[in-house]
Amino acid sequence: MSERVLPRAERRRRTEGRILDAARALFAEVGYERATIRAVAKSAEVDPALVMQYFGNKQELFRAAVRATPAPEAAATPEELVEHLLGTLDVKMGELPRGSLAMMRSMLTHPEAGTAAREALARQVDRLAASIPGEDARLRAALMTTILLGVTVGHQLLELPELRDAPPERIARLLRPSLRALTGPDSAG
Amino acid sequence: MSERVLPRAERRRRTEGRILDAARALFAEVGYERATIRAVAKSAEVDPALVMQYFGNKQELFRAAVRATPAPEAAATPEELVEHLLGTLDVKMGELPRGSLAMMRSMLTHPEAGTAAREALARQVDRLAASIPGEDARLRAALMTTILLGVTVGHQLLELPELRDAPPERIARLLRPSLRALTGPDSAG
DNA sequence: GTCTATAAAGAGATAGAC
DNA sequence: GTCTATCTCTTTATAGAC
Repeated sequence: MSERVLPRAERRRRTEGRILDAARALFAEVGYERATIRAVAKSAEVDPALVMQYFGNKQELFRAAVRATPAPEAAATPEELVEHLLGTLDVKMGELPRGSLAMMRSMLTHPEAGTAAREALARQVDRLAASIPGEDARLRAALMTTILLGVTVGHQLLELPELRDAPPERIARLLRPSLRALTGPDSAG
Repeated sequence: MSERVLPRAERRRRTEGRILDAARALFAEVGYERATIRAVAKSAEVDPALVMQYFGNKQELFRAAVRATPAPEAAATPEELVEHLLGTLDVKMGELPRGSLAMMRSMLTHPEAGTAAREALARQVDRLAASIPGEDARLRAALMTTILLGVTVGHQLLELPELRDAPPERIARLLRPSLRALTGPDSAG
């Protein structure tokens, strides 16, 4: 019960945290298939069997690593909406929520990651569509969502040099009119 | 030498074609890692060893399956450029070149597919930038490219319902202003 | 030339020692 | 509770029979 010795539960919690951090980083870097339990354990400096002990299997480890979707926020006007999206992008340009990159890396090849990605995108489409007027609000919202998806994929996952080297504010400034064009029902000319 | 018997070379060519078609379909569906030689062979109705005999290894089979990048075309004015891109999208909406989907499915998780994707996107950025005036032409071109990438990924690979259910012309009509906004140096307001 | 049989390697998962 | 050792499965790739 000495103060200098961590309680068992606390010690375990920290070890779990190290494993999850390592898992997130590796899943984000190489995707679900190529990330091995052994490599995660090595990176977290624990025994591979401990990872299994804590999480049961690889699938559960992945699930735990990509958990915690950021809470959606509402926006009143289309203008606010666009600024909110560009702010999200700004965040994305720097350090995206750590689990999100892990999920995105595997979304095209791992069934569960694909489902999670579709659900997350659907939530964003719902949210956007609620703030956009017009009959085709959902389609517009889906296009805004996929535009941001494409920019994020190109920047964070494919690391296209033009996007990597540009300041986030400059990207946001260039992208603003493209998103604005999708917020109004009559902006398609 | 009878007319009714195919020459050996022709017979082999057709078998190779069946294998490549099966490989393209499977790679496009589940990605490089989950696509097995055995499954490709079964789908093409040949022996797995024959696939190895013809292509050497899995990597070479993938390379052969995703080969044949469509020839780039030039565009004179920014307006023509946007229409050309939307036309490409139209094609993408229907039946994308068969190898392209296979490459895109694995571009985030398979190193060689990632390299191929980066090269293909870089070519498109080069081509677009050459038709856009202004100092930040390359960044604008990269954003136009990633916008189309995002829409294609969302539609073809993630199969978002809003995009799947919308007529291609409607998508093109909504997307046009967003792309137009990126063609001019002063359109960012 | 085509296929059977198998080698070789890697990974997830488990049992049991300490 | 933690780790050693191993099992089992899957897959690529090869060697050699027919």
